Amino acid sequence: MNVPLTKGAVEALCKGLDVDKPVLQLLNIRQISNASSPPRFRLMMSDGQHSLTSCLLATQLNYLSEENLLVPNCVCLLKKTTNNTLADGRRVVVVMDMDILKSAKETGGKIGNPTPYNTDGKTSSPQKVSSSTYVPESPPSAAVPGPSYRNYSSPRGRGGSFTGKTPMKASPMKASAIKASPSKGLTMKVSPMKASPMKANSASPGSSAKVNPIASLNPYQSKWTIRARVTNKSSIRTWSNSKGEGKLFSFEIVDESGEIRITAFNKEVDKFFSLVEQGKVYYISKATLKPANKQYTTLKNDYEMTLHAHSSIVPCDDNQSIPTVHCDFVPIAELENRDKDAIIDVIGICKSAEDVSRITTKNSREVSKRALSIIDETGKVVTVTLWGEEAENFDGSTQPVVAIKGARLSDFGGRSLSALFSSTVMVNPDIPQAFRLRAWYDREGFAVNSQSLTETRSAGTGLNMNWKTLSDIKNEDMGHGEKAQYFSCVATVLYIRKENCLYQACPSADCNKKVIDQQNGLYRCEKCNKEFPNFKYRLLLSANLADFGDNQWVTCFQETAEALLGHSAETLGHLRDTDEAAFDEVFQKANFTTHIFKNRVKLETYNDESRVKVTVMEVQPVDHREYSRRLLQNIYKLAR
DNA sequence: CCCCCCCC
Repeated sequence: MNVPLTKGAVEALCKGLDVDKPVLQLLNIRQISNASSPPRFRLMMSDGQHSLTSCLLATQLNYLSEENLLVPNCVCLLKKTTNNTLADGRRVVVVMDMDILKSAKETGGKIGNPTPYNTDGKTSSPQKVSSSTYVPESPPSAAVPGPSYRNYSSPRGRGGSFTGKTPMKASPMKASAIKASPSKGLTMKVSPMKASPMKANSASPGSSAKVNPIASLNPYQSKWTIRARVTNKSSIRTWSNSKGEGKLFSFEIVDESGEIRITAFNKEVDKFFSLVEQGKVYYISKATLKPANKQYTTLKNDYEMTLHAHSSIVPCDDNQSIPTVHCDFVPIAELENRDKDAIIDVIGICKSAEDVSRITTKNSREVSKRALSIIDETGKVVTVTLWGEEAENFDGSTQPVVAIKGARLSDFGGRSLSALFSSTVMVNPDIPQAFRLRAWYDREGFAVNSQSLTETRSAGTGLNMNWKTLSDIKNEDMGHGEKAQYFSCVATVLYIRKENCLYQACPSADCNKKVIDQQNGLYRCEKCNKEFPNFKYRLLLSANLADFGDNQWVTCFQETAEALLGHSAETLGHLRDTDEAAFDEVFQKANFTTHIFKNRVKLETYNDESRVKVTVMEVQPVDHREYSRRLLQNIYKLAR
């Protein structure tokens, strides 16, 4: 089948008009001779009547030529083009996106007898531009969909963080707060608005200068202005090496077409550092483009920008169409299936956070670090490490939502994450995913029996559990060594001793010593050497636990006893004194319940008599799946 | 013109 070329398209393109997806034939393609990478390809396109020589292929399409798909005589659908003005005033059409409709072989040769179109606008027989296949400048938004953003899957920021620029929220968002102000999360744009493409002549400060897409920029043209949002701004850094010394900062910007990194040195640092703000939109022009060193960046751009003395950065108020930071959050459970060193975006609730600490790197540099445990709706937890100022300033006390764009996946401890210099760490960001997570966590997530992908020495859950059956305690002579041993088991409560389970303890905050009732309304603590008018109840339970192979007496102190009985020591003390039947019922109800017990086992000698003492350190609920897993493990163990 | 991405 013959594909008709879009007559008149070359003239329209030369006049700088928007043409909606013209079909053109490639007559010639050649590489512009230059030493630097990546190569640029110049195209000669034909609409069958005229040929267009001032046409460049955007570098992201270079593969079409390199893979020998884009060869003379093939017929192309130009899905997106942009007009640029070169330094000498010539206009150039840059092909941003295209499909090859017919191969050169299928086409068989040149279609028609096109003549070169005069770029000064004069032509011997001007074509009436009447085809319905192009639309004039400033089309209705719906007619021309905005530039695709589909490849913008994991852009990476640099250095700075939202936490440093916008004040951290003092308290986590609550589900009720979301209901109270639904617009807050819902109006947030995390992905670009597709219905509002950049207008060719949209307002720019004091001129009718055209706004160019970032993806169209290259080192061979200098007259351009871009309009873009700052997505990541670094702090000022100094360097000193054999080549000299100085200071710099860099930032990343994004528009609908793509992203690029901009670096300012020395005088430009003084000039622009405070002007450039995270999240804001600017018109930027007159900066130097140079090939990006791919070794140091994963930004999707072959070039990067350096500011110089004549560079211009002007704030832009009308920023509705400029995309904000876009994240592709990977569910935490999914991290198990991702490759080591993958750069991913993640969001979770900070369940807990280490204190900040100072470490010395291999290169003997000192740096602060802080590890966080984050959890998401998958119920999985992963450890993520923050560095430097980010580690120092982080406050996990309110269990905030933490979103990290561009974290690196490591296989340490199984799976863990690390923030990079290029990561963006956001605390309680105003995005729908954060509101959803907050609501989930406050409603149910806080209570889920979570499993961590990161195995650590101290973690109480997950992979590092030293699972044992109760018979192992005797069979393996557990606790006989110098140090206490720790193990976890799934067991069922057979019996809890009611007698002497409660005692009257010293009311001082840090003292749990049993007090002596002076029978005069006062209670004496020997340890504090003080008398008090009151006491607090403490629990000290003896319980008999059983699994399929053995049973074992264990001791539960306050917290674990409260977890096992489901009531506070205070409540139980009151019940015992006022309602013995209710008190008994608490113990009845606890019987034959099954839990995960994390225990300490140690041989203890008392009155010349040695016996193994098991103390319960943690009581956790057990779900059916976990129970079955344990059961299976134990069956395998018996079979060995 | 920088380019450090770290530690257990």
